Amino acid sequence: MSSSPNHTLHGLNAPQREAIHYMDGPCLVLAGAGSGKTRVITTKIAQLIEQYGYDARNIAALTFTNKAALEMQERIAKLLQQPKQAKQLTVSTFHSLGVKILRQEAKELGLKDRFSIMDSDDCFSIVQDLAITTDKQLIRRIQTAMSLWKNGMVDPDTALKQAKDEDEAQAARIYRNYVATLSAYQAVDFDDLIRLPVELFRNNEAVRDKWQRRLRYLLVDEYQDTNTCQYELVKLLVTGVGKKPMFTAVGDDDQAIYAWRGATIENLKQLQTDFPDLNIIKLEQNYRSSTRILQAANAVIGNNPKLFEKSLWSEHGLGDPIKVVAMPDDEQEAEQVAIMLSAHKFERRAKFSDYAILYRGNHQARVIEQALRRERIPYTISGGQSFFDRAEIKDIIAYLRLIANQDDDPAFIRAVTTPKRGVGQATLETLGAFAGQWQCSLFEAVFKGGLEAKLADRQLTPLREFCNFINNLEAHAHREGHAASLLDDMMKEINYEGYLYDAFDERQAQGKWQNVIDFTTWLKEKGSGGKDGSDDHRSLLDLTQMVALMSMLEGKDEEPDAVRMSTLHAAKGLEYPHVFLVGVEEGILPHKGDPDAPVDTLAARIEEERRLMYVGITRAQRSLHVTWCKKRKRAREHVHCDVSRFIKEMKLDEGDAVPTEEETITPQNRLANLKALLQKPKAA
DNA sequence: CCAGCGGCATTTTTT
DNA sequence: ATGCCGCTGG
Repeated sequence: MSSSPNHTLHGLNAPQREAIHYMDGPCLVLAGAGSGKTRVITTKIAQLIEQYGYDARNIAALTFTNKAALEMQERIAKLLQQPKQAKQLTVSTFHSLGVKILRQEAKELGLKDRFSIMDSDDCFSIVQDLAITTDKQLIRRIQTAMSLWKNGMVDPDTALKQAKDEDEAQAARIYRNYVATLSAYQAVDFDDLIRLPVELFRNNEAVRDKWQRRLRYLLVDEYQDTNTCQYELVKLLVTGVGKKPMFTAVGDDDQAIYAWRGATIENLKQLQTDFPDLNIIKLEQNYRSSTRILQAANAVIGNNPKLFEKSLWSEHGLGDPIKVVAMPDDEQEAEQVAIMLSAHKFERRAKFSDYAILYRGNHQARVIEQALRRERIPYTISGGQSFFDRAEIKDIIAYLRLIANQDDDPAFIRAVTTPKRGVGQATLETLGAFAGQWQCSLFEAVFKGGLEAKLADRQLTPLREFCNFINNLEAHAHREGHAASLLDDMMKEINYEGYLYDAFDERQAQGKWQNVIDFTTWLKEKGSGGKDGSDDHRSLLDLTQMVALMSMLEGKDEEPDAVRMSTLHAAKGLEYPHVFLVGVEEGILPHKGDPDAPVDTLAARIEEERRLMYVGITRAQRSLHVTWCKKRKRAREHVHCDVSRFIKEMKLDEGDAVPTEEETITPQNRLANLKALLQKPKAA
């Protein structure tokens, strides 16, 4: 390997090299599963800096998750001769970039730069108030509808006009109020983080120009997952008069599995229309899986109408036969999988961490977990609730949000009621009505004249005390150098620990308090490590806004040798030597959709399910086991299940064993079967 | 009327 | 396991 700057190009195939070196304009890289797409993006960025003379500050790479962004940045740093340059890059999620833009351009949008970011729980409460209902399902539906409208850049008026029935019209009216409410709170939701920059860039040439000069080369990862709004942002960032659009989008239409949250593969077609000189490069060589696995994957996805002809191939051998096993029911499936996995691991001298068990829905994890425990197989479940979504963490964040933005009513309500300080539902309702009358925030209303007439001293006093307390904290944050002392003061003052031990049992309280300590420690680290200590207020705000975008980012202290359990959605982008794909039945995969869901078409839904199957198959490097159940415990009854159409679509041949029911393992014949499994000669 | 308990269903997920 | 709805008893 040479030590020239080009050593990073070593071992790339021809289309990969082309994708990296193509600098004449817009470029779309159709990267099949396992074809080295991340390598292309990271290498291209390194090349932009080292070969093409780009300043790292002028390059942006957009991803969908913090994890992906972080990983990408780390990989780029390793490729660069001066790894420090990687820090200058904008490698972030769409949403983080949105925050950055909004923060800097808030004034242009009539937003204070200390705006709050509402999470979906806050938004839920807002909708709950606006819709005057307690029907959680209805609220969810309205929330989803509003999110899809925002992501599709449909404004409330248009939504109302297009409403097909009274329910939709109702949702559209709530949507209108919701937008107004957020604006009153000086708050934005996650969707706004993309939508507002788009609106700004559309309406303000100068600002748009500024950002175009700032971000001169754009790379977009997982392009097939972009929604209308995100694509619009990309377009606005790269399209300028007399300027060549410079970007590389990387994606795979066969792995588009997020249509249900607004992503649209229309964006892939649209790219060709909007950029007629788009250079399309296909990466079809797969470096991940055996040929047999790829054949099955290709066969399945071949049933979908294709946007771009694409066929994966591999230099790896044929590999192990794919095993499809029918199970009597879901409990036995779980047990069989556990046993098969054990045997397989023993036989291959593999590690537990070489295995993944993938399923369609989270609830399927339950039985499997139990079986793995019985078999003493260590496992980790991917996903799970995020650290930042825990109630105790949100409580603390509410205080920080309120200190930063006193108009943030949801934060006010949460903070003022947790811990309890004599402000209850009735007081808040009166205060809310009063604030509504004066068109001001709850916080402001507390000090407005006339409130005395509405509230008894007994109610008013704790409110005023609370607000004074927040004001003191704010002054403190302004005065002091760091967020650290503020946090300590605050925690002591509100006696959060005492509250926890009061409201929960010993064990729970202990865990929660530890979480709070971890969180504040983490916050302090981040806070003191900040760049400009000039305005501390800022840095506190920085932290709260950053935290709002955090989900599962964290020093996962994993790496114990454990089997990975994951939904198919969460497994995208990952790979495992050995994969068990379970519950492959009609109704599960493909999943039977809601009968009264907003139906696009049945075909479209099946196609997305098929892509999900494709994603599942292509996670496997060396071996793939697919199981399905003849019966499944549904509520109280065992209901009959049919094998998934996708299994037939894999077009498996003789080499792929399909044991009958008699061959399945019961506790009684387990030992014999274990031996049989171990002795079964393996192909190749 | 509200609280507490018991029975029942349960897509996918990020920011 | 969890959360949600509905029913019952105080």
